[in-house]
Amino acid sequence: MRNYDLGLTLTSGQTFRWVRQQGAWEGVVGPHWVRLHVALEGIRAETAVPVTNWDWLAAYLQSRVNLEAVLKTFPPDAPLGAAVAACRGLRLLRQDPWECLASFLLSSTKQIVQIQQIIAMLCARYGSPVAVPPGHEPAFAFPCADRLAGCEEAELRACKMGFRARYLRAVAQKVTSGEMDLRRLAVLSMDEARSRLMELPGVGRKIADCVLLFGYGFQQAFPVDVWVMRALGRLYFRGRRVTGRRRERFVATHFGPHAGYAQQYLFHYMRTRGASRPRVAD
DNA sequence: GCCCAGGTGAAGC
DNA sequence: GCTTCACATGGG
Repeated sequence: MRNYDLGLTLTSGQTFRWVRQQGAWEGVVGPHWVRLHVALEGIRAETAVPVTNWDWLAAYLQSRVNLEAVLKTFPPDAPLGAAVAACRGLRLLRQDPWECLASFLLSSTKQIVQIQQIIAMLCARYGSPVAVPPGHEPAFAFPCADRLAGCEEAELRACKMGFRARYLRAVAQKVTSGEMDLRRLAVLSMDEARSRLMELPGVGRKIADCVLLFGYGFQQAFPVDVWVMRALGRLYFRGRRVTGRRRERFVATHFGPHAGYAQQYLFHYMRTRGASRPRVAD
């Protein structure tokens, strides 16, 4: 697969469970432990148990997406061009909606490293073990909603998630009870699906947009966190903050049909480039 | 000690 | 609509 930077994609803050081990990437996708190697001909995958149908992995990695075609839809502006040049081969994944929702519930005002730690602890304590190669350390699936719904808030807090524990527990209970049907969101319009997600406690616009983009593949979802806020302000609005209707209109019209991809490029560009530079006024 | 992190909800204008 | 604050926890 050309034009796929696996390491960049797996560490770009859309997923939190991949670990680099001896030049490869190890993680769990659904019920499968996977080790991914970057090879000349593309990405090579190993599992612990034999697999005949690899569709689930291709779907997760979005490896059949024609990235060049996506990039061609971007507006030809300088900031986005610089971001694309700096992040060649950055892709969007398609993740399980429940794992995505739960993960981003835990993401608020946390650094990516800390989100990774919280989720690792949560999976080790409450996820079902999955098959791993002989002698390999144990690996776990992401805990299902039922399991987390049955946890006490204090048990979740013990995973270092702080005030987010109450939200995670409440959302897990709504998913378990069927009050929130995550599968049904896939057939709604993006705006309807977002409204439903935002009814959940602890889920605002930003987290909802992450789930719409990373979990459901709504290409126009455009999560705005502190970094993307900075990118928009500094790169497109002459250093001024943009909020509300104005921002909404801009991101909905300026970045085209794959605005979500543009967002991911700006996010990563800002997070890596911006940090090494003295901070200017937001 | 300080400020910040892939935010949200409540309260106050 | 907007601003401010609390909410846990850890990194720099």
